[in-house]
Amino acid sequence: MRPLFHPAIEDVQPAAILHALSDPSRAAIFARITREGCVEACSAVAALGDRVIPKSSLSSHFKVLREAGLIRSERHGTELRNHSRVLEVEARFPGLLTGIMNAYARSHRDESPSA
Amino acid sequence: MRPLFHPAIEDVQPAAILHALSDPSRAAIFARITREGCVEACSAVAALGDRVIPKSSLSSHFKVLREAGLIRSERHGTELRNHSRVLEVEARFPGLLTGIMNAYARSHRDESPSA
DNA sequence: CCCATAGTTCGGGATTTCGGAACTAAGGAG
DNA sequence: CTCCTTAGTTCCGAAATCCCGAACTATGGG
Repeated sequence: MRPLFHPAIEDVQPAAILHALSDPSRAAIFARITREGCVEACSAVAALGDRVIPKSSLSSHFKVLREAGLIRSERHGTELRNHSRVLEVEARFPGLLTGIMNAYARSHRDESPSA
Repeated sequence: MRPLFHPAIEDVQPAAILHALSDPSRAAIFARITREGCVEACSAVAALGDRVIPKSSLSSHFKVLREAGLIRSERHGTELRNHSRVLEVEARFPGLLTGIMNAYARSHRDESPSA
């Protein structure tokens, strides 16, 4: 099993971050990891909202987030633990992630008018 | 010739913006339109940095930017004039575009160490 | 009318994404 | 150890996207 590649923070590219977060599922996963500090991968996230995401897709979503530099994954036994790199990324690109996550939060608010 | 569709600002989606700007060429085009206030399309932008972008590709880049709500295009005779919708978008999603454009600016700075 | 310029559309090859099925790794239970 | 179960990964073919040359359309002269 491969050793899980993580880019150094100075190699993180805005284009890769935007691409990773341009997918709503990935953005939701990242939001959750960031909010909860640490989240086990696939099974724990399988039901994000309504959509059931097959685990092969989840696996590649995590890979995209990881290789974009947004999360850090460690293997613990059979499962993955994912941590958000939000602080590192914010330090390098101030305002980027907050702007993006706020935008998603706003648009979710808009389309579900608080019940 | 189709009448150029522009989404209303309240229909603009973060995912579409991120997707549009996750392409470095489009991000550069958008940066330029925003910086210069108004830019004629394809031919005027054909040589962005080094890469020569064929005009069919440019045409679709402009379309992506337009449909994401980032620019507004008007036909004037045979050419297009493009205006940035940065203010509208910033009003709806505060910090989103500034975060993104700063991030690209920073990463460009990093990889070309000021000569 | 004819030509030139500015963009768009079309077509199809290249690349990326999606997701089911088969596979591998780690942790028990017996 | 063997068998099972759980957690993720890999593989691979179908579907969706992207890319860009070539052909086309629209506008403005001369």
